[in-house]
Amino acid sequence: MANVETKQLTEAQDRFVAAWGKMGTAWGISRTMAEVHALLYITGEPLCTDDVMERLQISRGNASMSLRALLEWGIVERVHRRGDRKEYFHAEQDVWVLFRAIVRERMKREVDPMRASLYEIRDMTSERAGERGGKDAKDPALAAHNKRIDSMLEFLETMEKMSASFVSPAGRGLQAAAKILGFVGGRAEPRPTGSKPDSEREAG
Amino acid sequence: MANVETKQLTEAQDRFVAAWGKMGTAWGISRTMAEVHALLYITGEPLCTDDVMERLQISRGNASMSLRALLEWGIVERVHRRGDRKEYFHAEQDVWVLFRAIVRERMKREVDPMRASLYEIRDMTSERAGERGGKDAKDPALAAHNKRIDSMLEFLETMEKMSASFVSPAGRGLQAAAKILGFVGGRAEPRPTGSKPDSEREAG
DNA sequence: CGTCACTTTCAATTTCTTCTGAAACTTCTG
DNA sequence: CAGAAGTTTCAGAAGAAATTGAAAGTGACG
Repeated sequence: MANVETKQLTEAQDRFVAAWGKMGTAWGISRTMAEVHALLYITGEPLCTDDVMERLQISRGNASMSLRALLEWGIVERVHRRGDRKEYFHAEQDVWVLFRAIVRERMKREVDPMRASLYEIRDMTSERAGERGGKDAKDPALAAHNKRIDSMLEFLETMEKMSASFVSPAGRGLQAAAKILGFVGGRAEPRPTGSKPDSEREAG
Repeated sequence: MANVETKQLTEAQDRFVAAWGKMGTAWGISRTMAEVHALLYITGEPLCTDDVMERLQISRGNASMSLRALLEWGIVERVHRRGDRKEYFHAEQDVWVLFRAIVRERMKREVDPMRASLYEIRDMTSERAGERGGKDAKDPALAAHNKRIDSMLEFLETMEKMSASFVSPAGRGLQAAAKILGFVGGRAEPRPTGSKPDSEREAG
């Protein structure tokens, strides 16, 4: 039967979906959301809510929520087909674009608030706040504390700047850097198995 | 009372612990573990299990588990005091060292397994596996699938190499890069609120 | 402007994690 | 070696998060 390959493919897709889902949870993304994304990525073609539901065996609500979240993250886009009222969803296919979107979102959602908190916390114990003495090296414990908060802040600022310039400007900062610095260039060491030269590239 | 400052300090520490804990959960680290680390970091001095239990209001078992996990991550170390049988714990104070340790561990725990899975998955559908035909461009869908897996793999390899050379070698790759590239250098822009001139700086 | 074809929402439920606390264990000390 | 001081383990309890499914919402089409 011609379906030997189809079966192989389906099985491989399932494994990919599972692996991606597992990784997602480790990074604070709900398993289902990661799985939905994996499915869209690995099939490569637009799927509708029902496709996702069926393939992943999840409820309509869950599928809908996950898809919307993915849209918000900017790594999946709506596709309309003429003559079909249904909405289809298509995952970004360029891994680097995907990565940039993820970094951007995570910085926005997790690092920025942390930074804001740190500013507030610093202001709680800044010399100005103690006010009365006017002096500064009053309490060495307080000074040490402030120093720790400040180095944390300085670190976050640096990360922020780096990620910003890697993620946004012309678009492909990190990728370019990786190429220039010689990190890119195909398989690490030619593994016994696959040996395809990096013929493809430049997806998006 | 001299405790005005002490109270301020304690409060600031609590806020820091809470913020850090919240961030931890977003990155797949249990809240308590993150909080314990935050406490050790922000107090700066070695604390024993009971100190942690009391300050964080958690059970002995929980404190013990969290501390051990932090040791495994390599971001907290045991300290012994002569004439005292208790074990004390001290958190790494250099933010960059901390960051490197975290990256190293996360790569090891989450990226490496993913990479391994991807290799397996690729082998499921590599040309060799289909065997019968011996040819290669047989099924275009299969080929496209393989291409996707491969670009994912290539991406992970690149990240792996970059993080490795940023994280391990002489030790301070990223930090040096940041400095050279001009990302480091104090507050981004003077925020509207805390207008305090950046008199302090240079923490670690 | 009512109906149809979908999509979204949300309270109840299920599932998964984390936390507790007491018992078991280890290791020093006299 | 018995006892004290401290640490680790783990089964069950508590809590948090994800999932369901049915009801409400949306808007295009005739």
